[in-house]
Amino acid sequence: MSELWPVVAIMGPTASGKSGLALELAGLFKGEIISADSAQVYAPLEIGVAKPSPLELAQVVHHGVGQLGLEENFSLAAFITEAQRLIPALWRRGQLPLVVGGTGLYVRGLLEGYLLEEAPPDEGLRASLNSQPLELLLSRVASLDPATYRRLDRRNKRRVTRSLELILQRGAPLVDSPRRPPPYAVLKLALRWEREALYKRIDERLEAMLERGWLQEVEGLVRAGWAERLQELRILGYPQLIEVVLGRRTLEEARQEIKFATHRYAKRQETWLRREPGVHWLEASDAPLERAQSLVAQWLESLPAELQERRGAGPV
RNA sequence: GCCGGGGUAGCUCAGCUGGUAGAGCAUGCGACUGAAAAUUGCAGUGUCCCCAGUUCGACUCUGGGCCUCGGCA
Repeated sequence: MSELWPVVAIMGPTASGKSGLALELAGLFKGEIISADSAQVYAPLEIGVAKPSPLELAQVVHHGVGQLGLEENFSLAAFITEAQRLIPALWRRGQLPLVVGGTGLYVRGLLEGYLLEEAPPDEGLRASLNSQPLELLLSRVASLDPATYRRLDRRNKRRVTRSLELILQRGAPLVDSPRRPPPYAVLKLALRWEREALYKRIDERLEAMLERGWLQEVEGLVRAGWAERLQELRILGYPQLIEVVLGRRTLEEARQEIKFATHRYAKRQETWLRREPGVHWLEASDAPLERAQSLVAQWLESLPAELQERRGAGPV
């Protein structure tokens, strides 16, 4: 029996319309959505993370949206573990698994079959490491785990800290994760926009989020005592709006900063995506839904018969 | 109208006791197998407001003009 499971991945920069496309495809092909998004997992974050609406959540089953409290930590390993469990389960129930999200590392980690040990972060340890100078962290990594030291980006304190945290936690050197052959038959779709048009969409979406009460949402979070935690998580826009709530910055300043930060984010996502192999690009200006629909239909037909049979209820 | 500040990169500004200029942000390109909406590297860009003068040489000094901000009228 084959170990291969089918999955559709929908990628693209922020504000490119991934969620909408995924909803449509889920409706057309009887699918469920597995969210590959490191910010939408948090239940208390709503407007600013562009979470699907309650109606949309009711129409299509979403996994990985709003299932953590702010006191919890999400991670690549946790995402992969959960998605690996879900994909076969969905297919057996006759549902098409749609992995949707802008966190490129998560999608790649899943599809390339990274094998990572779960290592829940230790807040106390993390805090103490964060307060130490980079040089010290580096020398500790160098003595505990020379191999990791060599491959690490040594200018990047965040990475150095996280590696040391993992080394200390497991009490042994990290292995560059072994990889098993990708266990999925994947159709990768990605949405592409002209840069200028995408930035415009981002800006308009920000205005819409503010109109819907994003600032009030942040006020509530600050009142509930989450300011520090949110500064730490650095989820786009939240730190800037917290500054507004605390009166250290005007809304106008924050609005501009958030726009720029989101542009940069979108650009980084595109840089990442360009190196992703086997992507079918959908031009946003060229009927992306229709193209996606026909690509998915063709791809489903091309799957081995044994896989199709395994799909409980069969294609719609 | 008078007094004062200012006109330098797309934006905000620094700078040169005279030798044609720079930072942050923006923008572009990149890295990234463990917090990734994070973190991080690299790059380009200029009639230095205009005209004249002094000078071997002016973005820098002098004179005039234009524009702008603030105060007083």
